Amino acid sequence: MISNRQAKEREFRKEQILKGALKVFKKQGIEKSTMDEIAKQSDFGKASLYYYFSSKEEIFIELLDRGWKMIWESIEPVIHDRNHPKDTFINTLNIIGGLVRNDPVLFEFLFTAPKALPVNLDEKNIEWKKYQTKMYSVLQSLLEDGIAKKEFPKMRPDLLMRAIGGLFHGLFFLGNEKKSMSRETMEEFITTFIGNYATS
Amino acid sequence: MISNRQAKEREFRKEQILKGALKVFKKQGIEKSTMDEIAKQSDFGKASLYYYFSSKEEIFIELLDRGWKMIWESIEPVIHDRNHPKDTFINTLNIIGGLVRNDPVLFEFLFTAPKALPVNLDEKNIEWKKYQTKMYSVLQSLLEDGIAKKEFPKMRPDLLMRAIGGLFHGLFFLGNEKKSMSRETMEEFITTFIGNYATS
DNA sequence: TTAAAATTCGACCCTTGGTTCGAAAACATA
DNA sequence: TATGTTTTCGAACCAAGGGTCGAATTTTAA
Repeated sequence: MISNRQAKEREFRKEQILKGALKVFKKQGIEKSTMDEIAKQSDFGKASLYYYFSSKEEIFIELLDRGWKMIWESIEPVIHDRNHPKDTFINTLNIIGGLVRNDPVLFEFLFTAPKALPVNLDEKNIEWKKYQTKMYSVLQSLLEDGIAKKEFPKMRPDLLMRAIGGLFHGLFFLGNEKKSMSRETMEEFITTFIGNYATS
Repeated sequence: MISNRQAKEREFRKEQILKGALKVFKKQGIEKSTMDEIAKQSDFGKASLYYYFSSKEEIFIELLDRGWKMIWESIEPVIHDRNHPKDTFINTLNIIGGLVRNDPVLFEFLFTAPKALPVNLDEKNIEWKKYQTKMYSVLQSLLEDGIAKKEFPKMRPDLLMRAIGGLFHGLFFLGNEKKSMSRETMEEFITTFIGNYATS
């Protein structure tokens, strides 16, 4: 029987471990993140990690799950307004930008790890993938609507999506300087790229 | 004493190994590329690899060296024309785009590996870094000139550089479809982004 | 033809790192 | 205090993978 407080403490310890994993990721990159190091960072014995997670992979999957879920829940209230595609699109990017600014390391992980992990399709690592897919597809359909309404330049939406994705990534994650990208600057770049059409 | 032909054959074998390494990189990613696998792919015994390279790292460093040198030599004839920054800039990107189209895997490696490798500064792994740095700094100064001449939108050149870098990367390397990015499409995107000012 | 040089590679070594075991400690409950 | 339950972790296990050794094979050149 697990009391309420016990459950909370358990959750708390899981979070400590996840934080530790993220610290290690920051220093070493995902491939070189070892269980020993994660244990050290989170102040547990290595064996104890296995009391909370069944494998190293599960730790990182759980980071992805929680992270992408958080992103989705942050943008969900805004992203469904289909009346002004461009505004909605930019608002959404701004929300995400805010999140990134708030925890760059986590987001570097969220945007990087998927490529680094062996994507066992069919398996249970799909949880985060669901949110990611949803986000991308809504964003892309916003782009489509925007193009139709001439709020965006006429281009293949999928390519436009990739380009903007790349641009976003470039602004936030490339380069050495750690100064956080301001909302204004980001908005300026996106708008310039997307085209300076009428702002509703 | 090494005869001329011997030297050529030696070089040929090194190339075989490098090609093998790239194949493995394509399938497994850089971290999971094992010497055993590289040996298998290039039809040598694992031990033989050490006759040609002193370590696994050296193999990848050499790929970087050769690759970045090749890039630099391809763009060098064009990149120094300072009269029409925008044209020069776009020409350069087009050249690189052509190279990428020609060997996507190699370029995915060239653009990816630097982040994945433990950048032992001071060490001899600087060779490729020299070319990379030169390229980025020339491109960025083109951007500066272009901004001054109002051929580009007025933005912080370093950020503009990062944004374009990201966009380029997005167009060529993001997404699943392997259809190669056409010169026209790429040019269209870059121009749209950079702004449709007078084309000289 | 033959001795030296160049090349190849199977077998082995050794470290790293993920995972498991089992016993102890801490905690809860009665 | 006694008994079960939860948590912790040192020690050991084991597979993977980078790197070395030395002997065999092939090539070169006299």
